[in-house]
Amino acid sequence: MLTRQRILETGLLVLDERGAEGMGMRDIAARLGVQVSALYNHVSGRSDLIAGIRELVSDRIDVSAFAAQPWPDALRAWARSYRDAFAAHPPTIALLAVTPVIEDSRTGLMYEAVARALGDAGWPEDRVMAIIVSLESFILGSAMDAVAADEMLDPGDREDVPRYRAAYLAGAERLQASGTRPHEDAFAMGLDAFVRGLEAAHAALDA
Amino acid sequence: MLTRQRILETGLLVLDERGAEGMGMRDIAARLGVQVSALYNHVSGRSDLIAGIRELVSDRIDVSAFAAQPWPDALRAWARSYRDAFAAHPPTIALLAVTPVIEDSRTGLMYEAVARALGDAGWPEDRVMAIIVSLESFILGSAMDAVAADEMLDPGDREDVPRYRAAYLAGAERLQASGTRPHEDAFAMGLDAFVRGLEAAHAALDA
DNA sequence: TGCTTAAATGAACACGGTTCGTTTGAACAG
DNA sequence: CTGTTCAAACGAACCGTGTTCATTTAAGCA
Repeated sequence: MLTRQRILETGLLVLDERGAEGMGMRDIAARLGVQVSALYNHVSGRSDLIAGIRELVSDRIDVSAFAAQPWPDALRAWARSYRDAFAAHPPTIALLAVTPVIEDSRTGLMYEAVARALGDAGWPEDRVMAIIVSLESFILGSAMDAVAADEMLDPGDREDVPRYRAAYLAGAERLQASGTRPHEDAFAMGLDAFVRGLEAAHAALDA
Repeated sequence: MLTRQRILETGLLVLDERGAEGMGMRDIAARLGVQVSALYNHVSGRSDLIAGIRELVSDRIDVSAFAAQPWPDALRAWARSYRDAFAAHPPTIALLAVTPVIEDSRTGLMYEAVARALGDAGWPEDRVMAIIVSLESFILGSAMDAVAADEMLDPGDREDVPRYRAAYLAGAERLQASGTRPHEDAFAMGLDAFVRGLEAAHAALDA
């Protein structure tokens, strides 16, 4: 029998295989061996389906680090988990960017965990949301970046951008030597800078 | 007469007024007092049109700060300009997220300016691209965030997330007192943390 | 005055999401 | 065993996309 859960799961499957535009109602229905209109008995429409898929992905985000580690480390672990959850299903990000977030009870619990940890660490309460939102912006921006092709930034053999070209080549070589992927390197760099900056700001609070 | 430029400009106009989904070929044609098919004489299709609109927006990004200011300040100025350019036309970000970036000569020149400044400042060449990409991720993530409704994070009167709720209320009060908008506050916080962190990392390079 | 050519037309086409009246089939009551 | 009920699946439509193409228009030029 058809259930909402089965529809969401094959939706995510088709999304991964065919990309954001490839995931149509008809594709999902075909994969389930069912007529398109049958889906509408369990899902109110495409936007509802997308919202459901997003919840599926969001559920993979791990907030357990906040209970066990000091806040800078926990923040790093959370950010990685957050980003990995979406990077595992790249096309989700495009959908996420377009479709506005609806009220999602689970997301609320995630914020609660982060807010508690930051508050306990001595951060002023009126800065906590700004930290969460800005870090989240970086994470989602990075996830978006991860969707893009690796060679997208390649300046090729353009003569008018020598420094850019040199930087690109040096970066590419470094990556090849260490075996990491470009997006991962940029994410690590940004996350490190971000948390480092927060630590500096936190230390300055006492003064 | 119809020109590519006129089409792109009214495209941006319609995009701002009606949002990402509201901007259809038929809307643009109607606004120009012309049949839909006439557009295809100057624009190869919808994706080409979107690419053109993005260039229109990207052109507003200001990189002049790199020539006059120390790199941390210049980075801040560039990031603000970058983010403002897209925040001025919110629906662009949704399109940008979905449509892959094509080769754009102007973007290359922007990277050149940033790469030169960072290189001159003593940053290792193989880190420069990572800095650019990660900061760009934060900027675009913030721009995406800026599109979302202000109240999107409002936990309402939920009883199960007390710390989140407290943080939200404290943040809201602080914002009302200072008169800044929520997205702007988060962006300022993140940008500051990011650049601060970079400065710390840069200082650690010499050791 | 004719010829050429780029541009605008309008009617299709293909393919999305969505709706709705009909039919199926399994659970249940008499 | 039979008749009823009701949710679920069907299938044919509808509407609104982006896109194409043969045709007409009109302006520039020899």
